[in-house]
Amino acid sequence: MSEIIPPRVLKGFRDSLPEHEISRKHIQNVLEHTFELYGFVPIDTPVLEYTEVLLGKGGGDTDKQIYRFKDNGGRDIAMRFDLTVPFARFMAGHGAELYLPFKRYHMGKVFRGENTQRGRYREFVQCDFDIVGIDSAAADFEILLLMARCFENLEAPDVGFHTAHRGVFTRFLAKLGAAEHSVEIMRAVDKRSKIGEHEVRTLLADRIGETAADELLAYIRPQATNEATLAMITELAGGEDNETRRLNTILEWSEKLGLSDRVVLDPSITRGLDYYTGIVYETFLRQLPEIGSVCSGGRYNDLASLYTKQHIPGVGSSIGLDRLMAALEELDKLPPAGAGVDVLVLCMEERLIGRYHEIAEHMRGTGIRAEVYPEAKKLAAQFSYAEKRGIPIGIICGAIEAESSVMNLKNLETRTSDDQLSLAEATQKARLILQRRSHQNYNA
RNA sequence: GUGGAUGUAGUUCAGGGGUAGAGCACCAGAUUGUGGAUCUGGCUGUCGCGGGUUCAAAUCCCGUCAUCCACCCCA
Repeated sequence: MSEIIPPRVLKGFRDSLPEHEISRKHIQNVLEHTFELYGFVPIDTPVLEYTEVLLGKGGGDTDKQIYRFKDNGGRDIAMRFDLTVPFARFMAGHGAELYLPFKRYHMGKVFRGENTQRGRYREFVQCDFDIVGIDSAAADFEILLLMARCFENLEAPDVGFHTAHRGVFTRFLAKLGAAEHSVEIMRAVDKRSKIGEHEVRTLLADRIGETAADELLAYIRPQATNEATLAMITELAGGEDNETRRLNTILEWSEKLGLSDRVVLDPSITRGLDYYTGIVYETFLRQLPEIGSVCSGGRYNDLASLYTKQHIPGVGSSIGLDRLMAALEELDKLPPAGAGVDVLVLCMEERLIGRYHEIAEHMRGTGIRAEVYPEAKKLAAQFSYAEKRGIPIGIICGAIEAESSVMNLKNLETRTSDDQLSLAEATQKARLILQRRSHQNYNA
């Protein structure tokens, strides 16, 4: 009778199937574990905020493509488009209850009504980590170190952390007499890796003239080593100061901690966001740079000023989980989804299902994830079910075995069977196989 | 948001006005307590959706939705 409603989902929004979701959970677990190793604590904030909180008082004229609407009480509401702005509001509201320096991480969905592309969705998960309440090389470096360890622990291949310094760049622009064009300049500069130096020069020359354009190009061109690049931008910006010295310190510590193969001082990184004031970061997978940065951030020294008179400096970075997953998937480097279940108790006869649950419960009691196949289908069908689920171990117990309280344990990966085991022996054997597997995965 | 490409079986893709196809996958049997081989047989479709032109549309036209690419912005 009734019309069927097409089960469609919105452009830029996606369902996540178990295989995908298991990978995501795995990635999130690795990240959470890493953050906690460095003393970061979790927080959460609402998905919806007052529009004025997200956009500032004059919120109407921004071109941010945000989801915005009126709720049933007539409130002007918007969905968060990142986790940094809500965090600023959070700090302004809760600063007195917290302590400084405060290090938090935050994973959550954010929403942007922009056009879609691969690795670019309207709903996506960001994973932010920030250190607030301190303005120093120590914090800037810790964020960089944590970025490196996150990608290391995710076993992501060939990652490059590109860093630059907004403050030094601003000083350089002032010296160049081009400070008032900084927004357009940064946009042009950001495209260097995409459209090439020649095109950037054309864009810049229109704005600030050919001489200045050439000097700008010189500034954003990375040298053979980070030291040489730093020396070059220091000179072009008018000499050493606290900011260039801090950059130098961060590079030295990076070298000391073994990151110098991945950390690149790259003055063409500017970051479009206007709240950055110090160091900025962008992270690229070197095998897939065109998908864009998978983890970016930087230092912002007056972010919470919209909401409080208190001065709260901070530095942080944000991993784009969905983009990262899209990239790893394309590189075939997504961590294996894993079984979710360790043991399948096969069903030989339905009257024995009580016995099967007894076996499964015993194994669960020792921490083994087990499930019972619920009907006496052909064994081949049960085996192929186990294979699809990636379940590594099967327990086979028919009438004859049940009679004498034994069972056969089959290693579904090697297809070898151990017969006539007691429940305790089978459990022990299963643990052994699982231990060996996880050990292998660890080394692989 | 603007411009372009694409959309056919579970999947990868052919067919470009005249009865919708192939490989793989899947199901059944050979083989009723141990699945990766072989053979035999079989199933699978609102040709993204809606309209139009035509005797006739998967095919041509218009619209729409989605995906991908570029711009823009960024994770």
